[in-house]
Amino acid sequence: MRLCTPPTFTSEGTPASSGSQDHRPLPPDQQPLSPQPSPSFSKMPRTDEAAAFFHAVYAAVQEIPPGKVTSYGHIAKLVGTPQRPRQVGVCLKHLPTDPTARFHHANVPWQRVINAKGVISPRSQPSGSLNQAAALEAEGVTVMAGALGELSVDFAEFGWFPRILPSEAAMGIVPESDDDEDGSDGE
DNA sequence: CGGTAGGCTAAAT
DNA sequence: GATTTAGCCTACC
Repeated sequence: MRLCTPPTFTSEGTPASSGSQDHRPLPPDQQPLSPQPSPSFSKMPRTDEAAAFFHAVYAAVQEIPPGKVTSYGHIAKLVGTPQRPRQVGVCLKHLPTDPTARFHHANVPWQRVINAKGVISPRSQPSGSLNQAAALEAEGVTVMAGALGELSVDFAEFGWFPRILPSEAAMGIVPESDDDEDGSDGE
């Protein structure tokens, strides 16, 4: 099994955070000249750097195909900060509901992000996770309910764990293939 | 302005 | 395998 190699590819050459963390995949021509908050964000995070992180996370989440799910940790890796899966959760938690914002609840498929165990994080209230499960079911994702009320998704079937973001792949970024993901064993 | 909790994870017991 | 420990950084009290 494991044709799509779930969260187990630690052999990544990501420099991680060495002292100052600013390895955003943002091209130099897209970096704002001044630390002025974009009008798209009604409420900006504390620092400009955090804003970039939020942006990267939201953009990455938007690339998750419908009917697929991934983990917080994987999103963290995709945006270049594999050590901060928790912050990914923070980003989604603070995802604006305001439709005028660049990223909001309706255009960012937050429901497609669950934890590494394949379980929808109950976070603080179960209603939220139930809502998330419903949203996933609506996309065709099968959500299994455990005896303890834990809602899990089969990563083998619905998992989405690309090595890099599709948008970056389209840019021609090919980070060497050290693993063969033919998945001939099926499941 | 300092301390704690939080939509997490991987590694070590 | 089930717990515990250790990183991480932001939001909130």
